[in-house]
Amino acid sequence: MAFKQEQEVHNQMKSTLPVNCCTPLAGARMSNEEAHSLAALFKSLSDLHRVRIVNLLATSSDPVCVCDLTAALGLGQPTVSHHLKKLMAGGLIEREQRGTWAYYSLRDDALEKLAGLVGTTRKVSA
Amino acid sequence: MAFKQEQEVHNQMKSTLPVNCCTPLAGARMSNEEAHSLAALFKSLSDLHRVRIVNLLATSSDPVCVCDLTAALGLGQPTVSHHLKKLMAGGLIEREQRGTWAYYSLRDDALEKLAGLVGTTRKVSA
DNA sequence: CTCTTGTATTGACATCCATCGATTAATGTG
DNA sequence: CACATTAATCGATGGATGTCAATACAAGAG
Repeated sequence: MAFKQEQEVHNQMKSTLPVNCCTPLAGARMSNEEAHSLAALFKSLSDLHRVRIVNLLATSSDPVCVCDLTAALGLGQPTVSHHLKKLMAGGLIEREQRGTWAYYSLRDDALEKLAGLVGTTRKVSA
Repeated sequence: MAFKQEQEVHNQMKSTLPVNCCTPLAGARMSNEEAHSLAALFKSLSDLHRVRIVNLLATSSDPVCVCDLTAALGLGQPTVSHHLKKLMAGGLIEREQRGTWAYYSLRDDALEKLAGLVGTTRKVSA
């Protein structure tokens, strides 16, 4: 299903996700709203365990279920769900239900977009 | 002066700055320490005003003094100093003293390194 | 339907953080 | 030296955040 990504974010329109927020950091002057969204995106990665989750998902070929994450991170299950929710809100990961289990994976365009929000213009200083 | 960058960070060794922390997010599995440093780097950009500061410095050809930043951001002077300290700790900006004034500028390699910590593949959009 | 298992949500709590006022330090000037 | 100006630090405070225990929800199995 090609359009599934559009619906994976449920409540939130794809265009309002922080990962799709604005012009690059080094590009034109940003508005307050753009800066706020970009800050929210960075905030979703501002936690040790969330970075580890993204790294785990990025280096894993298949989606990973919550139970595996709790074991890998050494955290309680509610805490892991909390972090996953933050990453979902940032638009970085997606969720897939398989029976009783919930499998998470990195959105394939997430890291590209994130990198694009930072670097791009390659302003080689003055 | 070519070696000035090495000393601009005073107390902190260049290699310990979050911006020089680790392998890319999508690369190999990260250690706890690497993830911690990378999270600290993102945390330094997880605030609306700090994103605006970086954007201001990135789009400005010359260093900017604190007094200009307080005016641009609409924040008190102690608060701006607080944010600048966080960005310094992340290794993203550098400080230069000119008389009574303190001028800040983006480290020329900061955004490149930041993008490198995220993307790897360097795919220029789809 | 009942029971079990996995996940999400709620509530509480301790800690962290952004902000400002007041003060101190640094740099010049007369 | 005293004085003025700019920036950094200190202390306090209100709000945000990560964590877990307890609970509620979801999806099968019997």
